Amino acid sequence: MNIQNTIETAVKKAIKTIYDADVNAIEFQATKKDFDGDITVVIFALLRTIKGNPVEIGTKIGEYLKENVSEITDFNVVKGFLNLSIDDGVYLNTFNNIYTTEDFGITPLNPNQKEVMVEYCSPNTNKPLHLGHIRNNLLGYSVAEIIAATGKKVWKTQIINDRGIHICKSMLAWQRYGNGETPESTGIKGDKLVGNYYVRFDQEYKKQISELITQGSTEEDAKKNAPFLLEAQEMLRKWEAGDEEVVALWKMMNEWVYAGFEITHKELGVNFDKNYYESNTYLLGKDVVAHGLEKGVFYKKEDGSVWIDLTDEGLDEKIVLRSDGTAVYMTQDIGTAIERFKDYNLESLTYTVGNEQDYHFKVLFLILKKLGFEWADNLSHLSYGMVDLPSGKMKSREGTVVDADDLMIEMTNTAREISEELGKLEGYSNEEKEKLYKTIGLGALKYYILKVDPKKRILFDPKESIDFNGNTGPFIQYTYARIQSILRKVDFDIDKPITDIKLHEKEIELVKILEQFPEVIQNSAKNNSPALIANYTYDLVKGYNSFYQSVPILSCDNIDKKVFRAQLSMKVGETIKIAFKLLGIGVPNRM
RNA sequence: GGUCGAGUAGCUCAGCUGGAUAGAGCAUCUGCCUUCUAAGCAGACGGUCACAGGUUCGAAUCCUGUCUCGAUCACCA
Repeated sequence: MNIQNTIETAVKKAIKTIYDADVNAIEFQATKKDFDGDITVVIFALLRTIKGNPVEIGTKIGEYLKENVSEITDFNVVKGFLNLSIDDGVYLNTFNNIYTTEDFGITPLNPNQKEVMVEYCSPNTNKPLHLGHIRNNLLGYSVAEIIAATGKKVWKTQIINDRGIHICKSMLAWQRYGNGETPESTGIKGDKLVGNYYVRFDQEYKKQISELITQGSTEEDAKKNAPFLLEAQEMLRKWEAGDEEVVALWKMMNEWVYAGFEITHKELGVNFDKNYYESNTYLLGKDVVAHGLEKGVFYKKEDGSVWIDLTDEGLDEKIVLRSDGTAVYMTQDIGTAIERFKDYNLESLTYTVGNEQDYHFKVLFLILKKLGFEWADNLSHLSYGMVDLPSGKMKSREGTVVDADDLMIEMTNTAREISEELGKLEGYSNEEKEKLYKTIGLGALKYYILKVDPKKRILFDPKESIDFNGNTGPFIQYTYARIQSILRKVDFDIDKPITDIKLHEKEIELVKILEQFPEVIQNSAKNNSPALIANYTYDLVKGYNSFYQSVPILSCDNIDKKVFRAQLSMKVGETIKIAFKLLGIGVPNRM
């Protein structure tokens, strides 16, 4: 039984004894720093059941608690707040529990639990990954890890958008201007090479448009009738018809892209358990639509297109099948969702997709619900804001994107420069150093992105984002490294339980923060927000650094205090490590 | 125009189901390396929580309206 429950019971008893009244719940909060005490009972909240002066009520309850609860050593009342001081022994107890529980806060995998799927990344195969994908990948991966930490089996998945007009554009440009170039022959990463031809397509396409306009076309017509686009559309038709030559080209170029993505994902430290390919799923969902049409969920217009009317829900009408009978995006997503619940024993499914698709997912979930799938209530859209640059939006066709690979290299280089300047790495081999620079550089990038609420847009300034001070990944990593340094020097029995010392306020502070970790993980999973864990970790590190500067650890004369402080350090280190693992960030033993 | 999201210090961001004097970092200034890693710590400066009403003992937080920014409302994906 934790201390808060003990107090809650006692407060209820006090109220019963003094006022002969029953209260459902007692409201607690941590005592603000400027006041004496550890935990605060909000007396204002009781005024609904007990009439009277809050200060008087607080004092009476306080006196009762001091008298009857051994853990409460003192109290004071400020306005409607009853501040209680708690005996150090309680904190030592709490800490000993935390200390002896391995991986506290992490629920072990429960085999009886249903499974969860998290989709993220979901790239197009016509261009390399960029900064926006980085946010997506980091969020999706981290949320998957966090959910797994609550005891659920998680399947990480992505749907690869490997077909459609966009990839045909790259194919066409390569066919025309490529001269048989391959990643091997050029040394260019596969996704980059294909991306280059996508850009090339656009250049030629634009040229043709302006030519048509000078010949008297309207801009609209020119865009529709530019020969290059018509050719791309023709290529798509051939692909859908299974034309051997086109399919072979498509396969070859997609393989290049996959190999490139693989490298980027590996560098970024994310992975997938299962890939879905749009080329396999784009026909799914049509039969479901037919079925829904019979059930009256959908209706058919005169031209043969199929729609759903969501005006009752405050939304619009939405098309689910074209008049020529082909699938739209929505059709595929309906089919794919159903497929996934067939493939796995899923409890829920989370889509990590940018907030420009909020409406789409709202409609998708609603349709699935109307179709009668009970799991539709467990679908969620992990929606996140766009990543903008100081110069504005990223436009791949205009070359203003921040490339994922380049950015990671840049971050690593900055980490190298700063580390070399500080020169603390004697005895490290070059290989070890390079690995460390990557850990720090990527730690900075990942933390920078994950610490902000997913809903919010991020303004990414490449220059200013590479910061290693303050609320940053490297700052937390640095604290971890310092803790490891202390632990290397421990030459006493660190497992000895300490039960009877006077605690420093910074130590109490730390125990209080540590205690919250399991709850933070749960909240983080519930809200699909790694930011909660990131900011918690920062608070923990702030608390630790403050403690670290306030009291001697290894050089402390009192052996019990020394042991306790080493234990605290160790647990803080473990907590950082676990928290960062959930964020997909590594921690170095030295830096 | 409808819908959704955001608006907190000069900048970047925290602030859980309403609680005390709204918190960090960066930037600017002041101290602290002869104890364990100074990528650190302690402190100063900096706020009309977009605006206006409402709900109540009490509002950055809940409700209503307004403003600004973003997204979205395609037989695109």
